[in-house]
Amino acid sequence: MKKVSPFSQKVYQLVKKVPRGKVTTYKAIAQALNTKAYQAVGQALRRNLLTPHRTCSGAGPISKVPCHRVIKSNGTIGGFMGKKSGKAIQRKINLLKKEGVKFDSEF
DNA sequence: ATTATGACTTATT
DNA sequence: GAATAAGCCATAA
Repeated sequence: MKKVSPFSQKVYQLVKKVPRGKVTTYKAIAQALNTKAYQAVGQALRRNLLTPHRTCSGAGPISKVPCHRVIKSNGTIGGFMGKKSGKAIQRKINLLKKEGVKFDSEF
């Protein structure tokens, strides 16, 4: 089995725990972990999602991590896909957000 | 141990 | 509201 950083594991658990139709923010996750490593949270996601050689939703232990549900505290998507592909996710999140997604830490 | 990076946040301009 | 700077934390090399 692969050995991953403890931080990432927790992040995965939290993100996985996010119910459908809801979005979480890096800040919320960090606070849930009792830390302030907002960036470390995103970092863990990026690294671990790239480790199995797959962007969000693909394969591996974090395949169940709806990274697209993890957004910035500002309500923006972030930059996990705004590179070349991932427009689907961007549009999805954008719509979802516009629809009226509730923030797990706010509402 | 130290440096460098980053899917972040907040404050300031 | 957009752009810029600095800050903070964890991981990788």
